[in-house]
Amino acid sequence: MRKQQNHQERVQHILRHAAQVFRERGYEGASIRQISRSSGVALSSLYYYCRSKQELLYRIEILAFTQILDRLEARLAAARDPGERLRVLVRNHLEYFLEHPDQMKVMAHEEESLAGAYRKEVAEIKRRYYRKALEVFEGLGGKGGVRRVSPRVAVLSLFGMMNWVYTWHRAQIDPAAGELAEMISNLFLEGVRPEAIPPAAGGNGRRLRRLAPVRAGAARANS
Amino acid sequence: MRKQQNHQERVQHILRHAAQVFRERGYEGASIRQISRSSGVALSSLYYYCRSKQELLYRIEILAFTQILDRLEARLAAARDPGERLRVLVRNHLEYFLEHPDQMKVMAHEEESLAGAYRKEVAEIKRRYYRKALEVFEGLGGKGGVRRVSPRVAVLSLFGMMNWVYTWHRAQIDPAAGELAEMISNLFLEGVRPEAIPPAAGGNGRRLRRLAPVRAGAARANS
DNA sequence: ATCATCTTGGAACGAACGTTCGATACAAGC
DNA sequence: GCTTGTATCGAACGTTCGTTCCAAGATGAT
Repeated sequence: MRKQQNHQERVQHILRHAAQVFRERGYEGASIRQISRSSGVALSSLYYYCRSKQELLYRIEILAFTQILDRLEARLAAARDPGERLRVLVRNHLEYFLEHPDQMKVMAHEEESLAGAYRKEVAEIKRRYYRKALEVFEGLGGKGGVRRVSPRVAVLSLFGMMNWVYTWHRAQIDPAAGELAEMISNLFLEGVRPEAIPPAAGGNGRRLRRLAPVRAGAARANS
Repeated sequence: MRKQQNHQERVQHILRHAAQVFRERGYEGASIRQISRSSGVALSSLYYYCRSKQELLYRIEILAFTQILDRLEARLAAARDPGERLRVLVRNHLEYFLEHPDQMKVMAHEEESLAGAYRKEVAEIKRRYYRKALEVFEGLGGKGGVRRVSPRVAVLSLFGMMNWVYTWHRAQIDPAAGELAEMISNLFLEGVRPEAIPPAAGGNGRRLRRLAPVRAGAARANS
């Protein structure tokens, strides 16, 4: 049917502009009238396509999370190596985020703006995404916590790094998605300390610093 | 003067409750009337102490950033070792955040809710904080970029990990500030890979994985 | 007792909000 | 040519918003 296709396209058009307005003013700060003006769709017509302002936000979030999850699973299916799988996760997340900056901010910023059933459903798909990430993380190695960091904290910190990007990324001066994903993956996997790459052998790469044990934990240092 | 002290106390009382309401409903979603109800201060009295809703948010943010920065500088003055200085930064941030969850969310979440001069001033103190962190980071080692991650991306990712905490931290199940700070510091410094701790010298710590060059950048891999 | 400083409840302001309504316009099916 | 269903619109509804004003107490210093 032609009708149905047009309908879908119209909805997408509205959702895109709604996401833009939500990004600019926040969900509560945005008004349906601004969305109407931005999209060129009359105020009352918006309610022909959408039950409420809440539903607009809900559909934006569900759509975005569905797309990001689908793409992730397709890409993960082709990656075996645990480290590569982690990199795939990060790259997938950042690519989607930088391609869809409006949706990105909405996903990361408007967690609590939904209520009731809408909120529950979005929380559920977010949870699925989180579990997928946990799975990828646990493929990395040491059962139960890698290196003194609990899996939960590690994965949520990784999401922190990725989701925070929307607050600072400027296309003109910052790396694009691919390079940024490499940086953040490296940071997450190897940390920031230059000494961690062993300089061939026994070399004192000047300024050799002790690692300040601080907490024994599951260290198993130089076994 | 007794009066002046009372005045200050009253303002603090109002700001605390305002921060709480802002956390619960967001700046735009919160109303002055709710702040009045929550604080027990009459609607009209709020305007005796504060020029506008914007000023409430402004004072909350300035106060919080000032406190966090003051505490940081005091603690940094006593720390020499670069790694320890980084740990101090993280611990200071997370301690303040978990002690003041309301202000924490406001600081991290309401970046764009201010306008004009208020916004500029808050942006400036945030920038000071960022520069301090950059300074601490650059004390860590290799001049200009540690390990394939630009200083800017590294520091902003660290802030990402720390600032994201407000979205997931549950006091009952998650580590308290000190332990959490240790985890995130370790993650940032050494990463998550168990192999990253160099096994003495030239060792092939089984499962030695290539690092997937992908992009030359400033790699200087095992030179 | 007097005065200035706080503090209140209540009423009001214009503006903006999310949402609804009823009326059109137009295409396809009979 | 009339009906039916989809799409679109301007106008309006009732509510809440941030903010202001005011008259009347309360409080503490002189």
